[in-house]
Amino acid sequence: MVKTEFSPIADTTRRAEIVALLRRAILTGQLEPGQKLNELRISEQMRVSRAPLREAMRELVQEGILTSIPYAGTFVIDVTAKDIDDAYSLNKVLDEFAIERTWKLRDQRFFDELDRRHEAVKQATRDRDTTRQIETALQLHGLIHEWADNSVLLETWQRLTSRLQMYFALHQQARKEAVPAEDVHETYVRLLKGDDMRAAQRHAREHIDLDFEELLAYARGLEARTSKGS
Amino acid sequence: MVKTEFSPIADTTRRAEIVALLRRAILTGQLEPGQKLNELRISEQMRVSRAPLREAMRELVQEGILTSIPYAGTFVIDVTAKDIDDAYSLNKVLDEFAIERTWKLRDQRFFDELDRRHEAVKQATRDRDTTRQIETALQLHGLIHEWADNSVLLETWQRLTSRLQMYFALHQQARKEAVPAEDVHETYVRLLKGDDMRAAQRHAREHIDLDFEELLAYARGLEARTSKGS
DNA sequence: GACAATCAGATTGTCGACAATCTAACAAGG
DNA sequence: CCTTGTTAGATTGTCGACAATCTGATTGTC
Repeated sequence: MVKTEFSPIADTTRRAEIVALLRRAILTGQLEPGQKLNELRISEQMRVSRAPLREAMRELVQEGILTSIPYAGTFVIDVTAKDIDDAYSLNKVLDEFAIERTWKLRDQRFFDELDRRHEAVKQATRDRDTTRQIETALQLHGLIHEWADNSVLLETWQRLTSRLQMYFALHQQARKEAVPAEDVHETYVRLLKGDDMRAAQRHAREHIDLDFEELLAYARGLEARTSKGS
Repeated sequence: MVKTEFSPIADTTRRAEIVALLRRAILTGQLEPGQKLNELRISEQMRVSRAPLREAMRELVQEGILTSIPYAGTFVIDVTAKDIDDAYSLNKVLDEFAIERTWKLRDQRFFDELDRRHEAVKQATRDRDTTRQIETALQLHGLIHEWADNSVLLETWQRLTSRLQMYFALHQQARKEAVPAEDVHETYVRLLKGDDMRAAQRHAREHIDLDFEELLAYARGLEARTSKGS
């Protein structure tokens, strides 16, 4: 018997497509934090009735990137410096856990996939495609969570990822240009291939620190501005 | 001026009430794992149309206690031994993190609340109310996550809690009687009040180990039985 | 008897319309 | 001027009906 692999069939419901569309719009910063989603307007734009749209919104609310107030509306979540800090500190813990769980499960397929994703980041960097750069970098970091063979960890990571992607997208969007030219993931990948687990864990913490410091500074700046305006 | 505190107003939408009803039914084991939820039947029983019911179901799917297959139906999640093990090992990491974050924030209000929740567990134990015993025990353990002042951690813990509660309820339901008579949380509470953070973290890991070992054995038994039946 | 095509029933997905609620503007009264 | 009551418009929440899809039984064919 021939052994073939099939990829999952395409999403068949409108709801699923709407979820994908909305999520993309939010994570790329197309929809701004705090912005209200008008059901009638969106449903008309998408040529869809409000029922599947509302169901899609419920999903994204539970996913943590929308928030809903009964009879008032559904809004894109606000991004505070504290949110970023919270997500960041939890992320450190999860990364450490993921590396520990993944460590013994590493094999050639893991290393190949690691290289593949690393290459994707470098490609996006060469293309000066900031949105894709964020996306691929998060996918690179997600590999240890996918490989850790812990469904709950993976779910948690994916929830965190949504927000991180949103935060980074906003940041990039704000400072326009300025794409990091050099390869900041080189050491990370090398350590994951090596023999020193502790070193890999330590680097994950410190490396991520750098990315977030900048992000936090940006968010704090945003808040100072808005509180001044109110 | 008199300073009064008001609690948030009651949920006003049917959807929210449906979510609460369904969640309770699932977490108490009233709805069994794998069971299909028939929309028409449930909506008639609740005297509600399918729209808010479906929205409620979408929320619970994202919450991780229901799973949906397009055009096939929505089902209560299956509980495998691996799921429990995954949740358990992540829970250890989160507990450790929560204790670390909470440690410096402990004050008299924290200790009071700790005692209050501890007392609630003891009361439920005296009443031989197993369902409530599970609920209160999880609330006791949840305090460190609420106090840690990290919204993402709290969310993650709450998602985990849903499943844990379901698992424990199934377990309790299976073995009927046999409520632990002695107070297994005494040491936990004492250590959280003490000065040795490491000791508290260590105990959280080991103490939870005990609870889970039994649960895992039960789940493995279940799986052996079902695989034999197929 | 084995297998594919067809069909009926049940269930989920989607739609358009109506009901409940909120918001903001305006009027009335102190 | 400030507060309170009213009202119109817009928006969200809910409903009942229809369309799309799945499942299992039935039929026909080899």
